[in-house]
Amino acid sequence: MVYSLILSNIAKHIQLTKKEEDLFLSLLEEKKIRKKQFLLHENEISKFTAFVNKGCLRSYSIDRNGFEHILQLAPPNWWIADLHSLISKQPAKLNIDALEDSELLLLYREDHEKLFSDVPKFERFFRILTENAMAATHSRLLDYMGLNAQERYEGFCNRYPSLMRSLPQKQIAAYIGVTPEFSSKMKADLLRKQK
Amino acid sequence: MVYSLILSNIAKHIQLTKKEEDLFLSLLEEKKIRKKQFLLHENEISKFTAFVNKGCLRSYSIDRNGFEHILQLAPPNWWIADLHSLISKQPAKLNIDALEDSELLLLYREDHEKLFSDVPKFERFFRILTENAMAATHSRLLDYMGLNAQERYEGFCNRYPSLMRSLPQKQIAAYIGVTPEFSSKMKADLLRKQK
DNA sequence: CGTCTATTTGAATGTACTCAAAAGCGGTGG
DNA sequence: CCACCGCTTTTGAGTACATTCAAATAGACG
Repeated sequence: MVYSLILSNIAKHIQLTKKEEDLFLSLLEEKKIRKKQFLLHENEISKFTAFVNKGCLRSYSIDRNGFEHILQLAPPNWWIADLHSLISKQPAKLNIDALEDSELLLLYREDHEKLFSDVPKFERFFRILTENAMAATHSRLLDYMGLNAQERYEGFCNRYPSLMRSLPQKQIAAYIGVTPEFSSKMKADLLRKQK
Repeated sequence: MVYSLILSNIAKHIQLTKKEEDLFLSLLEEKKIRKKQFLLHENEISKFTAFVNKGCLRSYSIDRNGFEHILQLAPPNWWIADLHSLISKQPAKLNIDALEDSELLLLYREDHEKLFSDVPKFERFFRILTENAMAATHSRLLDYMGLNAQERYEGFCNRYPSLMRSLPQKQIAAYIGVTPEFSSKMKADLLRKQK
Protein backbone atom coordinates (compact mmCIF):
# COMPACT_ATOMS: atom_id res chain seq x y z
CA MET A 1 0.00 0.00 0.00
CA VAL A 2 1.33 3.45 -0.84
CA TYR A 3 1.03 4.64 2.74
CA SER A 4 2.84 1.91 4.60
CA LEU A 5 6.31 3.44 4.26
CA ILE A 6 5.30 6.90 5.45
CA LEU A 7 3.31 5.46 8.37
CA SER A 8 6.25 3.44 9.60
CA ASN A 9 8.44 6.52 9.15
CA ILE A 10 6.14 8.45 11.46
CA ALA A 11 5.57 5.62 13.91
CA LYS A 12 9.27 5.76 14.80
CA HIS A 13 8.64 8.99 16.72
CA ILE A 14 4.93 9.42 17.52
CA GLN A 15 1.89 7.18 17.96
CA LEU A 16 -1.29 8.10 16.12
CA THR A 17 -4.87 7.08 16.77
CA LYS A 18 -6.76 5.63 13.82
CA LYS A 19 -8.59 8.92 13.45
CA GLU A 20 -5.42 11.02 13.40
CA GLU A 21 -3.87 8.63 10.93
CA ASP A 22 -6.87 8.95 8.60
CA LEU A 23 -6.79 12.73 8.85
CA PHE A 24 -3.10 12.75 8.02
CA LEU A 25 -3.41 10.40 5.05
CA SER A 26 -6.34 12.41 3.68
CA LEU A 27 -4.01 15.40 3.36
CA LEU A 28 -1.44 13.60 1.23
CA GLU A 29 -1.37 13.86 -2.54
CA GLU A 30 0.12 11.03 -4.58
CA LYS A 31 2.39 12.05 -7.40
CA LYS A 32 4.49 10.16 -9.90
CA ILE A 33 7.36 11.95 -11.52
CA ARG A 34 9.67 10.75 -14.28
CA LYS A 35 13.44 10.97 -14.37
CA LYS A 36 14.66 14.54 -15.07
CA GLN A 37 11.26 16.11 -14.36
CA PHE A 38 11.15 18.99 -11.89
CA LEU A 39 9.25 19.17 -8.64
CA LEU A 40 10.41 22.72 -7.96
CA HIS A 41 12.14 25.34 -10.09
CA GLU A 42 14.38 28.13 -8.83
CA ASN A 43 12.34 31.33 -8.24
CA GLU A 44 9.07 29.48 -7.73
CA ILE A 45 7.58 29.58 -4.25
CA SER A 46 7.69 26.16 -2.67
CA LYS A 47 4.21 24.96 -1.75
CA PHE A 48 4.80 21.49 -0.30
CA THR A 49 7.10 18.97 1.28
CA ALA A 50 7.61 15.68 -0.56
CA PHE A 51 8.04 12.23 0.94
CA VAL A 52 9.82 9.78 -1.36
CA ASN A 53 8.16 6.37 -1.64
CA LYS A 54 10.19 5.12 -4.56
CA GLY A 55 12.98 6.45 -6.78
CA CYS A 56 15.34 9.31 -5.89
CA LEU A 57 15.19 13.12 -5.93
CA ARG A 58 17.78 15.81 -5.43
CA SER A 59 17.73 19.49 -4.46
CA TYR A 60 20.49 21.65 -5.89
CA SER A 61 21.51 25.19 -6.69
CA ILE A 62 23.33 26.54 -9.71
CA ASP A 63 26.26 28.88 -9.06
CA ARG A 64 27.31 31.90 -11.15
CA ASN A 65 29.48 29.66 -13.35
CA GLY A 66 26.62 27.32 -14.16
CA PHE A 67 27.77 24.48 -11.89
CA GLU A 68 25.22 22.43 -10.00
CA HIS A 69 25.71 21.81 -6.28
CA ILE A 70 23.55 19.17 -4.66
CA LEU A 71 22.21 20.18 -1.25
CA GLN A 72 20.20 17.04 -0.61
CA LEU A 73 19.72 13.57 -2.04
CA ALA A 74 16.39 11.93 -1.22
CA PRO A 75 16.15 8.16 -1.68
CA PRO A 76 13.02 6.29 -0.51
CA ASN A 77 11.82 7.06 3.05
CA TRP A 78 13.24 10.61 3.00
CA TRP A 79 11.54 14.00 2.98
CA ILE A 80 12.63 16.77 0.66
CA ALA A 81 11.73 20.45 0.16
CA ASP A 82 13.27 23.89 -0.19
CA LEU A 83 12.91 24.63 3.50
CA HIS A 84 13.85 28.28 3.16
CA SER A 85 11.25 28.96 0.49
CA LEU A 86 8.67 26.90 2.34
CA ILE A 87 8.93 28.74 5.65
CA SER A 88 9.65 32.23 4.35
CA LYS A 89 7.32 32.07 1.32
CA GLN A 90 10.18 33.59 -0.68
CA PRO A 91 11.18 32.43 -4.18
CA ALA A 92 13.23 29.24 -4.07
CA LYS A 93 16.97 29.33 -4.60
CA LEU A 94 16.93 25.58 -5.16
CA ASN A 95 15.77 23.27 -7.91
CA ILE A 96 14.32 19.87 -7.08
CA ASP A 97 14.18 17.18 -9.74
CA ALA A 98 14.10 13.40 -10.10
CA LEU A 99 17.22 11.32 -10.68
CA GLU A 100 15.00 8.31 -11.43
CA ASP A 101 11.31 7.69 -12.09
CA SER A 102 9.85 8.28 -8.64
CA GLU A 103 6.70 8.01 -6.54
CA LEU A 104 5.97 10.73 -4.02
CA LEU A 105 3.51 11.83 -1.37
CA LEU A 106 3.06 15.59 -1.19
CA LEU A 107 2.02 17.49 1.92
CA TYR A 108 0.97 21.05 1.08
CA ARG A 109 2.06 23.82 3.41
CA GLU A 110 -1.45 24.96 4.29
CA ASP A 111 -2.47 21.38 5.14
CA HIS A 112 0.76 21.01 7.05
CA GLU A 113 -0.09 24.05 9.19
CA LYS A 114 -3.61 22.73 9.72
CA LEU A 115 -2.15 19.39 10.77
CA PHE A 116 0.04 21.12 13.35
CA SER A 117 -3.05 22.80 14.85
CA ASP A 118 -5.31 19.76 14.73
CA VAL A 119 -2.78 17.16 15.88
CA PRO A 120 0.01 18.79 17.92
CA LYS A 121 1.86 15.49 17.99
CA PHE A 122 2.97 16.36 14.48
CA GLU A 123 4.83 19.36 15.86
CA ARG A 124 6.84 16.81 17.78
CA PHE A 125 7.37 14.58 14.78
CA PHE A 126 8.64 17.35 12.55
CA ARG A 127 10.71 18.84 15.33
CA ILE A 128 12.54 15.53 15.69
CA LEU A 129 12.79 15.09 11.93
CA THR A 130 14.31 18.55 11.54
CA GLU A 131 16.69 18.05 14.46
CA ASN A 132 18.02 14.88 12.88
CA ALA A 133 18.37 16.53 9.49
CA MET A 134 20.18 19.42 11.17
CA ALA A 135 22.69 17.13 12.85
CA ALA A 136 23.33 15.43 9.49
CA THR A 137 23.85 18.77 7.76
CA HIS A 138 26.23 19.90 10.51
CA SER A 139 28.30 16.82 9.97
CA ARG A 140 28.36 17.43 6.22
CA LEU A 141 29.42 21.06 6.71
CA LEU A 142 32.26 19.93 8.97
CA ASP A 143 33.34 17.46 6.29
CA TYR A 144 33.51 20.32 3.81
CA MET A 145 35.60 22.36 6.20
CA GLY A 146 38.00 19.72 7.47
CA LEU A 147 38.38 17.04 4.79
CA ASN A 148 39.98 17.06 1.34
CA ALA A 149 38.24 15.77 -1.79
CA GLN A 150 39.61 12.24 -1.49
CA GLU A 151 38.37 11.91 2.09
CA ARG A 152 34.92 13.26 1.22
CA TYR A 153 34.76 10.81 -1.68
CA GLU A 154 35.68 7.85 0.53
CA GLY A 155 33.26 9.10 3.20
CA PHE A 156 30.46 9.07 0.64
CA CYS A 157 31.34 5.54 -0.51
CA ASN A 158 31.21 4.27 3.04
CA ARG A 159 28.11 6.15 4.17
CA TYR A 160 25.96 5.59 1.08
CA PRO A 161 27.07 2.39 -0.65
CA SER A 162 23.69 1.95 -2.30
CA LEU A 163 23.63 5.48 -3.76
CA MET A 164 27.19 4.80 -4.88
CA ARG A 165 25.84 1.97 -7.00
CA SER A 166 22.69 3.67 -8.28
CA LEU A 167 23.85 7.23 -9.01
CA PRO A 168 25.97 8.43 -11.93
CA GLN A 169 29.43 9.65 -10.93
CA LYS A 170 28.51 13.14 -12.01
CA GLN A 171 25.83 13.42 -9.33
CA ILE A 172 28.15 12.11 -6.65
CA ALA A 173 30.71 14.72 -7.70
CA ALA A 174 28.05 17.45 -7.43
CA TYR A 175 27.21 16.20 -3.93
CA ILE A 176 30.72 16.00 -2.51
CA GLY A 177 31.71 19.26 -4.21
CA VAL A 178 34.26 18.45 -6.91
CA THR A 179 34.28 18.49 -10.71
CA PRO A 180 33.28 15.27 -12.51
CA GLU A 181 36.80 15.10 -13.97
CA PHE A 182 38.44 15.16 -10.57
CA SER A 183 35.94 12.68 -9.20
CA SER A 184 36.92 10.30 -11.98
CA LYS A 185 40.59 10.69 -11.09
CA MET A 186 39.89 9.93 -7.43
CA LYS A 187 37.98 6.83 -8.42
CA ALA A 188 40.94 5.62 -10.50
CA ASP A 189 43.31 6.30 -7.58
CA LEU A 190 41.08 4.33 -5.21
CA LEU A 191 41.00 1.32 -7.53
CA ARG A 192 44.80 1.45 -7.90
CA LYS A 193 45.15 1.61 -4.10
CA GLN A 194 42.87 -1.38 -3.52
CA LYS A 195 44.96 -3.63 -5.73
CA MET B 1 16.04 41.34 34.19
CA VAL B 2 17.93 38.23 33.03
CA TYR B 3 14.84 36.66 31.52
CA SER B 4 13.55 39.46 29.33
CA LEU B 5 15.64 38.58 26.28
CA ILE B 6 14.72 34.89 26.27
CA LEU B 7 11.04 35.67 26.82
CA SER B 8 10.92 38.02 23.86
CA ASN B 9 12.82 35.42 21.82
CA ILE B 10 10.08 32.90 22.58
CA ALA B 11 7.19 35.34 22.23
CA LYS B 12 8.10 35.72 18.56
CA HIS B 13 6.66 32.26 17.88
CA ILE B 14 4.38 31.15 20.72
CA GLN B 15 2.26 32.78 23.43
CA LEU B 16 2.63 31.54 26.98
CA THR B 17 0.26 31.88 29.95
CA LYS B 18 1.78 33.27 33.13
CA LYS B 19 1.86 29.77 34.58
CA GLU B 20 3.65 28.26 31.58
CA GLU B 21 6.11 31.11 31.62
CA ASP B 22 6.88 30.51 35.30
CA LEU B 23 7.34 26.81 34.72
CA PHE B 24 9.72 27.49 31.85
CA LEU B 25 11.79 30.03 33.76
CA SER B 26 12.01 27.72 36.76
CA LEU B 27 13.85 25.20 34.56
CA LEU B 28 16.57 27.61 33.47
CA GLU B 29 19.95 27.76 35.13
CA GLU B 30 21.93 30.98 35.04
CA LYS B 31 25.60 30.65 34.25
CA LYS B 32 28.40 33.11 33.77
CA ILE B 33 31.41 32.00 31.82
CA ARG B 34 34.67 33.83 31.19
CA LYS B 35 36.46 34.24 27.89
CA LYS B 36 38.21 31.02 26.76
CA GLN B 37 36.35 28.86 29.27
CA PHE B 38 34.61 25.76 27.93
CA LEU B 39 30.93 24.93 28.06
CA LEU B 40 31.45 21.58 26.37
CA HIS B 41 34.54 19.52 25.57
CA GLU B 42 34.88 17.03 22.74
CA ASN B 43 34.00 13.49 23.92
CA GLU B 44 31.79 14.72 26.76
CA ILE B 45 28.08 14.01 26.44
CA SER B 46 26.16 17.24 25.97
CA LYS B 47 23.61 17.74 28.73
CA PHE B 48 22.00 21.07 27.89
CA THR B 49 21.22 23.78 25.37
CA ALA B 50 22.51 27.28 26.11
CA PHE B 51 20.81 30.58 25.40
CA VAL B 52 23.21 33.52 25.16
CA ASN B 53 22.14 36.60 27.08
CA LYS B 54 25.42 38.47 26.79
CA GLY B 55 28.82 37.85 25.21
CA CYS B 56 29.56 35.36 22.45
CA LEU B 57 30.17 31.60 22.20
CA ARG B 58 31.34 29.33 19.42
CA SER B 59 31.08 25.63 18.63
CA TYR B 60 33.93 24.12 16.64
CA SER B 61 35.68 20.91 15.75
CA ILE B 62 39.37 20.20 15.42
CA ASP B 63 40.49 18.32 12.31
CA ARG B 64 43.28 15.75 12.05
CA ASN B 65 45.81 18.54 11.36
CA GLY B 66 44.87 20.44 14.51
CA PHE B 67 42.92 23.18 12.73
CA GLU B 68 39.78 24.58 14.31
CA HIS B 69 36.62 24.88 12.22
CA ILE B 70 33.79 26.95 13.65
CA LEU B 71 30.36 25.39 13.13
CA GLN B 72 28.37 28.06 14.93
CA LEU B 73 28.85 31.53 16.38
CA ALA B 74 26.37 32.48 19.08
CA PRO B 75 26.04 36.19 19.89
CA PRO B 76 23.30 37.38 22.30
CA ASN B 77 19.77 36.07 21.62
CA TRP B 78 21.04 32.83 20.04
CA TRP B 79 20.87 29.23 21.19
CA ILE B 80 23.86 26.91 21.03
CA ALA B 81 24.52 23.21 21.67
CA ASP B 82 26.08 20.14 20.12
CA LEU B 83 22.79 18.98 18.67
CA HIS B 84 24.11 15.59 17.63
CA SER B 85 25.43 14.76 21.07
CA LEU B 86 22.32 16.16 22.71
CA ILE B 87 19.82 14.06 20.76
CA SER B 88 21.87 10.89 20.36
CA LYS B 89 23.47 10.97 23.83
CA GLN B 90 26.74 10.14 22.09
CA PRO B 91 30.08 11.81 22.95
CA ALA B 92 30.37 15.27 21.42
CA LYS B 93 32.52 15.86 18.36
CA LEU B 94 32.35 19.59 19.05
CA ASN B 95 33.87 21.95 21.58
CA ILE B 96 31.94 24.94 22.81
CA ASP B 97 33.76 27.83 24.45
CA ALA B 98 33.40 31.56 25.08
CA LEU B 99 34.97 34.19 22.81
CA GLU B 100 34.12 36.85 25.41
CA ASP B 101 32.96 36.90 29.03
CA SER B 102 29.37 35.73 28.66
CA GLU B 103 26.08 35.25 30.49
CA LEU B 104 23.99 32.21 29.68
CA LEU B 105 20.76 30.45 30.51
CA LEU B 106 21.03 26.66 30.42
CA LEU B 107 18.15 24.31 29.70
CA TYR B 108 19.03 20.74 30.65
CA ARG B 109 17.93 17.96 28.32
CA GLU B 110 15.77 16.17 30.90
CA ASP B 111 13.97 19.42 31.78
CA HIS B 112 13.68 20.14 28.08
CA GLU B 113 11.90 16.79 27.53
CA LYS B 114 9.66 17.45 30.51
CA LEU B 115 8.83 20.86 29.08
CA PHE B 116 7.83 19.26 25.79
CA SER B 117 5.40 16.95 27.61
CA ASP B 118 3.99 19.56 29.99
CA VAL B 119 3.68 22.41 27.49
CA PRO B 120 3.40 21.07 23.91
CA LYS B 121 3.60 24.62 22.60
CA PHE B 122 7.34 24.31 23.15
CA GLU B 123 7.45 21.54 20.56
CA ARG B 124 6.23 24.20 18.17
CA PHE B 125 8.74 26.77 19.33
CA PHE B 126 11.73 24.50 18.98
CA ARG B 127 10.47 23.11 15.68
CA ILE B 128 10.42 26.62 14.26
CA LEU B 129 13.76 27.47 15.84
CA THR B 130 15.36 24.37 14.33
CA GLU B 131 13.76 24.95 10.92
CA ASN B 132 15.22 28.45 10.81
CA ALA B 133 18.63 27.23 11.91
CA MET B 134 18.41 24.52 9.25
CA ALA B 135 17.67 27.03 6.48
CA ALA B 136 20.63 29.14 7.65
CA THR B 137 22.95 26.13 7.65
CA HIS B 138 21.77 25.14 4.16
CA SER B 139 22.65 28.58 2.91
CA ARG B 140 26.07 28.35 4.53
CA LEU B 141 26.72 24.94 3.00
CA LEU B 142 25.81 26.29 -0.44
CA ASP B 143 28.23 29.17 0.11
CA TYR B 144 30.97 26.65 0.82
CA MET B 145 30.14 24.75 -2.34
CA GLY B 146 29.63 27.63 -4.77
CA LEU B 147 31.71 30.60 -3.60
CA ASN B 148 35.45 31.21 -3.40
CA ALA B 149 37.22 32.47 -0.29
CA GLN B 150 36.96 36.15 -1.27
CA GLU B 151 33.21 35.88 -1.79
CA ARG B 152 32.68 34.07 1.50
CA TYR B 153 34.75 36.74 3.25
CA GLU B 154 32.72 39.57 1.74
CA GLY B 155 29.49 37.69 2.48
CA PHE B 156 30.49 37.48 6.13
CA CYS B 157 31.31 41.20 6.27
CA ASN B 158 27.90 42.08 4.88
CA ARG B 159 25.86 39.59 6.89
CA TYR B 160 27.52 40.08 10.25
CA PRO B 161 29.00 43.60 10.42
CA SER B 162 28.88 43.62 14.22
CA LEU B 163 30.73 40.29 14.57
CA MET B 164 33.19 41.67 12.02
CA ARG B 165 33.97 44.43 14.49
CA SER B 166 33.99 42.37 17.68
CA LEU B 167 35.74 39.15 16.63
CA PRO B 168 39.47 38.61 15.99
CA GLN B 169 40.34 37.91 12.33
CA LYS B 170 41.45 34.44 13.29
CA GLN B 171 37.95 33.44 14.39
CA ILE B 172 36.40 34.84 11.24
CA ALA B 173 38.91 32.82 9.21
CA ALA B 174 37.94 29.67 11.14
CA TYR B 175 34.28 30.40 10.39
CA ILE B 176 34.56 31.04 6.66
CA GLY B 177 37.03 28.20 6.23
CA VAL B 178 40.41 29.69 5.31
CA THR B 179 43.78 30.05 7.03
CA PRO B 180 44.37 33.21 9.10
CA GLU B 181 47.19 34.14 6.68
CA PHE B 182 44.94 34.03 3.65
CA SER B 183 42.21 35.88 5.49
CA SER B 184 44.70 38.67 6.19
CA LYS B 185 45.60 38.84 2.49
CA MET B 186 41.94 39.09 1.49
CA LYS B 187 41.44 41.89 3.98
CA ALA B 188 44.38 43.80 2.47
CA ASP B 189 42.95 43.26 -1.03
CA LEU B 190 39.54 44.56 0.05
CA LEU B 191 41.06 47.72 1.52
CA ARG B 192 43.08 48.31 -1.65
CA LYS B 193 39.92 47.83 -3.74
CA GLN B 194 37.88 50.29 -1.69
CA LYS B 195 40.39 53.12 -2.24
C1' DC C 1 57.78 46.33 30.63
C1' DG C 2 57.98 41.55 28.90
C1' DT C 3 55.73 37.66 27.10
C1' DC C 4 52.46 35.52 24.36
C1' DT C 5 49.33 35.55 20.72
C1' DA C 6 47.47 37.66 16.54
C1' DT C 7 48.38 39.71 12.21
C1' DT C 8 51.00 40.82 8.14
C1' DT C 9 53.91 39.80 4.22
C1' DG C 10 56.44 37.00 0.89
C1' DA C 11 58.13 32.90 -1.55
C1' DA C 12 57.45 28.17 -2.60
C1' DT C 13 54.15 24.44 -2.95
C1' DG C 14 50.07 21.56 -3.74
C1' DT C 15 45.35 20.38 -4.39
C1' DA C 16 41.81 20.71 -7.25
C1' DC C 17 40.22 23.12 -11.53
C1' DT C 18 40.18 24.24 -16.60
C1' DC C 19 40.35 23.01 -21.12
C1' DA C 20 40.67 19.68 -24.66
C1' DA C 21 40.26 15.36 -26.78
C1' DA C 22 39.10 10.55 -26.86
C1' DA C 23 36.56 6.61 -25.35
C1' DG C 24 32.45 4.52 -23.37
C1' DC C 25 27.59 3.99 -22.75
C1' DG C 26 22.56 4.37 -23.14
C1' DG C 27 18.60 5.54 -25.33
C1' DT C 28 16.04 6.23 -29.68
C1' DG C 29 14.53 5.80 -34.25
C1' DG C 30 14.94 3.81 -38.63
C1' DC D 1 18.46 -5.11 -34.17
C1' DC D 2 21.70 -2.07 -35.42
C1' DA D 3 23.39 2.68 -36.09
C1' DC D 4 23.65 6.99 -34.54
C1' DC D 5 23.50 10.82 -31.35
C1' DG D 6 24.18 12.93 -27.07
C1' DC D 7 25.79 12.61 -22.60
C1' DT D 8 29.01 10.67 -19.21
C1' DT D 9 33.47 9.24 -18.03
C1' DT D 10 38.37 9.05 -18.63
C1' DT D 11 42.97 10.95 -19.28
C1' DG D 12 46.52 14.48 -19.72
C1' DA D 13 48.74 18.97 -19.71
C1' DG D 14 48.67 23.46 -18.01
C1' DT D 15 46.83 26.73 -14.45
C1' DA D 16 45.04 29.05 -10.32
C1' DC D 17 43.49 29.55 -5.82
C1' DA D 18 44.56 28.83 -1.39
C1' DT D 19 47.97 26.62 1.79
C1' DT D 20 52.43 26.02 3.99
C1' DC D 21 56.37 27.72 6.02
C1' DA D 22 59.08 31.39 7.67
C1' DA D 23 60.08 35.73 9.52
C1' DA D 24 58.86 40.34 10.94
C1' DT D 25 55.59 43.44 13.20
C1' DA D 26 51.80 44.71 15.99
C1' DG D 27 48.78 44.23 19.89
C1' DA D 28 46.85 42.40 24.24
C1' DC D 29 47.27 41.14 28.85
C1' DG D 30 49.26 40.37 33.20
